[in-house]
Amino acid sequence: MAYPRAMRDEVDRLIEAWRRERPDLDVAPMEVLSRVTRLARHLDRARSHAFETHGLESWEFDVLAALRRAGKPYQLSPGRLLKETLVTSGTMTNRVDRLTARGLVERLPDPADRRGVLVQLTDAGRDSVDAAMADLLAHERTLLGSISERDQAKIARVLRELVGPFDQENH
Amino acid sequence: MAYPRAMRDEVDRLIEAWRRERPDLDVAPMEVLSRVTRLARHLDRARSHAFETHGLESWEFDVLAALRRAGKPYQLSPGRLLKETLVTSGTMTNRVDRLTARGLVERLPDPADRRGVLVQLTDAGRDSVDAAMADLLAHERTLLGSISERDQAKIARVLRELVGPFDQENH
DNA sequence: CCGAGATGTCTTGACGTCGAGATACTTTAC
DNA sequence: GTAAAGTATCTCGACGTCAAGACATCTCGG
Repeated sequence: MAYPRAMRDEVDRLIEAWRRERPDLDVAPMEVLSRVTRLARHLDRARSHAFETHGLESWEFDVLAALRRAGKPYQLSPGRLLKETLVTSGTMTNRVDRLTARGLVERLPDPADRRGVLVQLTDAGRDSVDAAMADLLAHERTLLGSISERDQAKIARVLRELVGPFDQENH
Repeated sequence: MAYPRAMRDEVDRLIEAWRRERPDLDVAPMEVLSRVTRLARHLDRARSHAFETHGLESWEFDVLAALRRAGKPYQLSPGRLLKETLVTSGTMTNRVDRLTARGLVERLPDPADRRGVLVQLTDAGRDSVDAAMADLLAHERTLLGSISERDQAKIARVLRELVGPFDQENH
């Protein structure tokens, strides 16, 4: 488990510190899970940076991307949107307000339910999210450049297995 | 790449939607990176849940754990703490205030620098973080139960390679 | 049909974080 | 030795999120 200095990362240092302080604990899980957490944090920042070029915040992309994925006519209810983006209803109201003010989405009455609303992507919103998505994927491809396709497939498979129990428990 | 229904996860659905809507894009990076992001979100929630038992919030654990890892006498400056926990100085002031109010840490003047302060773990703080850490690791071990040690080591190695560039860039 | 409970959205107030600036002290260069 | 630049911490106002609850509308059993 010894790596040359240049190959050690923050998590190696973290684990080493815990082993020194709590030699009684088995800290092996951190080798995988702390790295997942840490990588996710870095990816978040990289994402924000990629979106900056397109004048989008991460949260804006999240909402626009959900609408874009839905396909024509790019409409979803706020309720559906908050399931997709994992935020609460108050937050979604606020987000839709601001996206509307920016002209990226519009609110339409739901013809089938008078309580309901449909949030629809505008042309500008679609253009924004399409450009940002292409850019994001390009960045991500670069990041993964050093990992063989075989390894990527393997990692994906193991991660799927790890996520499985979670995805199932909420429904 | 076809999996039985029960084996598909949210990311498979996500990717499928993008492929349908943007067949021109190569969405392969999402197989790994979206799963990392998603798993991290789940881990965060699981962490919060594990800490609840010990009356700790995630942010509290983060600060206490940094002090615990430092080893006796469990002291770090606010400046060092904010590097460890990746928050801003205003946030750290606020956190230390609240941890002090709860009796988990105390603020001492730094004898070597009169601008400085040392944040020190109290006995209660140490007990809390030790118990929470043991519990966290137990949960994480369960989570990883279905993954062979060999695979865990492989994943850890690849993740280290992915995190590498990020850890280096800030310093 | 009618009323009770479910559902969809928005409102409101509290809270944690950020970021810029203020203050006090230390270090460096001359 | 002193002035200028650097460093450590805290203060303060703005902002996004959450959680609880208000309100309108829908659904379904009787």
